[in-house]
Amino acid sequence: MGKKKTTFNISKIDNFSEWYSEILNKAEITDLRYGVKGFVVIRPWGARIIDKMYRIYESALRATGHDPAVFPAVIPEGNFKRESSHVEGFAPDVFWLESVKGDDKLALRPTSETAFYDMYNIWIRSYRDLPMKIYQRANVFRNETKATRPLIRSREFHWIEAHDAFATKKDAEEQVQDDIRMTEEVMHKIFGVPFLPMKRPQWDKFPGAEYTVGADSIMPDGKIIQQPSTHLISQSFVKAFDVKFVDEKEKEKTPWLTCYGPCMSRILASILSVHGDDNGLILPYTISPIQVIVVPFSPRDDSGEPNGKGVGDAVDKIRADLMAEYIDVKVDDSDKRPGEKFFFWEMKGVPFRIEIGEKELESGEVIVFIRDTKEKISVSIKDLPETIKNLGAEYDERLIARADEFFGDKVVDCKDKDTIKKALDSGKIARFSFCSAEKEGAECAEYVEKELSARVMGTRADLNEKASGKCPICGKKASVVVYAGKSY
RNA sequence: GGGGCCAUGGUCUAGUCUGGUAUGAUUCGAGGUUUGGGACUUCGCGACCGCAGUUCAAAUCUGCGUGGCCCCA
Repeated sequence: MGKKKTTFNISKIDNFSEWYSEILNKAEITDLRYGVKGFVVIRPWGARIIDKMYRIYESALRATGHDPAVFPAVIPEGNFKRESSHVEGFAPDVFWLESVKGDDKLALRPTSETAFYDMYNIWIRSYRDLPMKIYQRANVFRNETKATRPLIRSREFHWIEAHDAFATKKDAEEQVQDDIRMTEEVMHKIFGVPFLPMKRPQWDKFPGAEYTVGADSIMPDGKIIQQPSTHLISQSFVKAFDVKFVDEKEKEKTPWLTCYGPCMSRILASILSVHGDDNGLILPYTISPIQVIVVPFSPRDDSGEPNGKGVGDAVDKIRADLMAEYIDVKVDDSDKRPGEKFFFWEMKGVPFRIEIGEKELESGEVIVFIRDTKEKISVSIKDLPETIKNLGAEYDERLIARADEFFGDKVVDCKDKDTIKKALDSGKIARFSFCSAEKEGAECAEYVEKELSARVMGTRADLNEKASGKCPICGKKASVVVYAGKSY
């Protein structure tokens, strides 16, 4: 931590891996010293961001008719193993609690369908109970065998899971579309993380789903990171839990279920990575724990107290005025010199800094520093709350626009293996016509995985893209347009 | 799933090849001088990842474990 032009010697663009590790540590987002593989401590700065994310996401869910619940973290083995494809998909990753006595072993939930549906079997009796839309904020556990990475792939992560039940398949499919819309409205339009909604190929859907739509985002190193996914649960799954209801005509029917799982800790990884620069974090105004940091200068004359206390009254008023407008503000009146405070809060990603000293008191205008553009502007003290709010909105729009710009040129149209490989090697997503997203395509996807070390992400869920020509892998007639990328 | 690199005060690091109780910086605590973009100074606290082995003697050599990072499939 010597004197450097930037806070980091590491460039985000040239050496993303190291930048990422470094930033989590320096900005006090996580601490890896807990010493259990795949389990990280999330520190206050990280936890406060995640808390704001949760609130925003939960209010979006409430607004679309979801209610909260809190389910146990353990699932009895019998419930967990009721649906065969689900077992097959998740069993390898489950942590089992061996020491608990009882008929059933207990699983630490890797996801909670088998907990929710056990209760839905009881709760759902009649068509009047539908739709039932319940979510929970939860930590879930998966015994990842692949290399773990803090926030990106941990063995414990923090998400929301919404489990919805509908009377008809049509209603359920509309919910899937609604979920994608919510991802767009929250993750993209508030958090500034762009993504592509991809319908997963049959061989890559959620275990126990009829189909899965994943939101694929991209990291600065060009790797794909799967963000919230949403699933239409298969009827075999529903039947395994014997969830049924009586319709208007007194006929017994099975409901259609969906689930949606936005993962706060993983979205945070995207937020930090997409927006940050070589001076540290750049947090969206909406979710920054501190939105405005006030740094008072000490008075220049000999009459005042040190550490800016000479401007104390004015600073107190500014703080109160901002707080009255629900702006998160902190005054850094510690003994550090101003320069050190500047670097520190810039590194932490705080959007705005107000500098105030005697000069400003006289003129009635303070300096406002803007983290992303590094501009300094003059703002009259009485207009501060209003101006900060406006600047905050512009700030987030700018972050989103910048992220979109980065994301914009990532998709490259490809015709054959060579162009696909070239696109992938330069950190892009390849788009090409492909034989099939049904089971027949699995072999070609395996080729893509083995030979090109990329994952077939699926087909666009929001567009109907027409295939042309032949599959570049097997040479059969192409039926779908798929996207592929190197993946986390 | 396969391969490689690494582990020394809170953090970063020298020492490891060639075995003899550990270097420097920073942080932290106390004091002084400072405060408009990472101040200076005095004093102080603080470490060899764990277990086993070899040895008179292990941070150093060997094995196993744990954790971190990177690459490939």
